This record gives sequence, structure tokens and C-alpha cells, in this order.
Amino acid sequence: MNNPLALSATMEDYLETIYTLKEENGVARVGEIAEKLNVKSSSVNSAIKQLTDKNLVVHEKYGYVGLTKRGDKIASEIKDKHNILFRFLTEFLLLDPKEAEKEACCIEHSISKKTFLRLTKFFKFLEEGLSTEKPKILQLFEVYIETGKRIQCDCETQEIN
Amino acid sequence: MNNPLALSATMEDYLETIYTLKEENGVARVGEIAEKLNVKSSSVNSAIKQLTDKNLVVHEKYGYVGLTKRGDKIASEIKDKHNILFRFLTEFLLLDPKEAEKEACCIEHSISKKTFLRLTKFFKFLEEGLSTEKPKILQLFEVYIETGKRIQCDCETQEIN
DNA sequence: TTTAAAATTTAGATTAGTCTAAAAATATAA
DNA sequence: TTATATTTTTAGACTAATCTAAATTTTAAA
Repeated sequence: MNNPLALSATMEDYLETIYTLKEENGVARVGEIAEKLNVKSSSVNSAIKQLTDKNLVVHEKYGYVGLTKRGDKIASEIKDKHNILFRFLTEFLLLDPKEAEKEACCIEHSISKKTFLRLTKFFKFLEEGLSTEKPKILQLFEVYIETGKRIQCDCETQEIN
Repeated sequence: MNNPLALSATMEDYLETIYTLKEENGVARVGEIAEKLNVKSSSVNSAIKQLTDKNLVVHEKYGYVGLTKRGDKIASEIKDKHNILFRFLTEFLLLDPKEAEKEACCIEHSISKKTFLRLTKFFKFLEEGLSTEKPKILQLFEVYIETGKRIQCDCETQEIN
């Protein structure tokens, strides 16, 4: 019943961290991964072992940690989920970026591909709006969050052209 | 560093399931909890032991499983998160209810109180709109999901009154 | 009321993910 | 280049959550 290819949230975090470190520093090392994830190097080691067995990570003893093609693909998908969630939390729910960052980290392992795609589509939809400013409804929501008051606007009731 | 009162997603699921069973049947029994969560009764047993130690659950041997006041409060908060996520996924992202249900189950353990409150506020905001129909932007998004086309509407650019 | 069936509990094994402590390898500095 | 410091690896313990199998208790039926 359970997909044997499915990764635990923990393993996804390892992949994502390796991916991020490679983006930031060009390479990823055991100690850095440990630091980012707030675990000990020995934990990183055993995770790497598992991910290597799954053909997602490459690693020669005492050397850099890398991603296979498959590992890289999975990592970037997780990263994409993270990013769209971050956008949603900051641009839409107007949460503090620091909080939103932590929150996205957490939720990224729970959302399905479909939800990810829908959220992505939503932002694409917003961006394809002619105007350069935010849609009225989000502007109103911002005011509502700050003041608790709902300014009226006829865009709510008017017909679609 | 880590909050000792924090519950694992697993323990939250147990609380929530007990809560739901009590809603549905008036009482909750070990076997029903096991069935809902797709685990064995022995697993339920050890979970109950832990939750009892934390003063969240009451249970006398071979009897019904109940929630303490604190347990009930926590369970209802989880349920609230679940419900608001379900609404977001179905009403806003227009996902299939069955999928949305599963997804909400998953995400409910990851979102913070703040995110929950913001989402709640967002729906309250929508409901306080004068019109009885959905806000224009969501109507447009629905069309966009179905057709890939973005119908123009001047509500995007007009001034707030 | 005794017996059979169903539900619950206990005991003990297993797995994933973590840790500590010690050993091994690599990098750095004198 | 040798000694020291840092990093990585290994070995083995621990915890949370699960399972199986067996024992116990409760429920229902004969």
C-alpha cells in the first residue's frame, strides 16, 4: 500500500539541504549539512548512507556530498514547494518573512503535487493580470488585517466582462 | 529548546480521532480508533498510555476512551486547523474534496496558530463582503483553472473607494 | 450459566532517526 | 614534515511508533 519510493520528511530535508548548500557554496559537506539541520554529523552520515542506497546522493568517504540526477530533481521539487508556500504565506497571508520561512519548511513535506500546482497557477493567474499593482481583493485584505475594517469596493459585485 | 508540551503529529492524530469518534458516536473505543488510523489496537494502547500521562486522555481498562478538558481543547484546535485548510483547498484552490480531505489531514499538523488565524481571517473577510456571490477574483480564477484563459475585469485596476 | 467470539491488553521485536563517544582520516600550522 | 586541530566515520545506545503473537477481559449466544 505504501509507496516504497516515498521519502520521509526527514530524508527530504537532507536532500533539500544538500541542494541549498550546493547553490550557496558550490559544494556540500557533512558538517555543514549537520549545522543547517541542527543534528550531529553522525546523523548526517547515516542519512547519507540511506540516500546513497536509493541512488539519490553520491558521496565518497571524507569528501563532498553530491546529488544524483534523480536526487537533484527531487530536491528541486521540494524547493519549489517551499518557495510557493513562502510566497503564499508572505504575499497573501502577509506573515512575517522569518516565520513564513520556518512555516514553509514544515508544510513543504505535506503538500501534494496537485496543491503545489494549483498554488503555482494562482500566482501565475495574478501575474497575468494587466495591472502592475496587487489585485484589489488583496489590497482590501491588507487593510482588513491592519484595521479590521472592510472597505467597500464594487469590484466584488460587478459582472465579469 | 524544544517545547516539552508539544505533541507529535502522531499524537495529534490520536487526539483528533478520539474527538471525531465522540462527535460521531458519542463514545470512542480502542478498536475504532485503530480502524480510523489504520493501525493495530496495540498501537492505540501505547498511544493512550502516553496521552494519559500527559493528562490529555482518560481511559479505564477495557472501557471507553475519553478526553480531558485540556485534551478536548487541543483536539478541537487541530480540528479547526483541519477545517480551515479544507475550506482553503476546496473553496479557493478548487481541489477535489476527497483529496482536500487527505491533504488537510496532513498539513494540519504543520501550520502554526498564526497561519491558522490568518486563514480564518481571510474567510471572515470574504464573508463580510457585501455581495452574496464569490469575489470576482475567485470567479476569474475558476475560469482560469478551467480554460487557462484570464478574462479581463477592471476590478483589478480600479481605485479603492 | 457456561462457552465461544470479539475486543483489549501485555510482552517483546522491529524500524527510523537521533545521540554520544571513540576511532580514523584529513587539513592546518609550527 | 611532524604535531595539532578539525572533520568525518564507526559503533553502539536510546526513543518513538509501529507490529505480531499471546494472554486477558468483556460481550453475546447457546
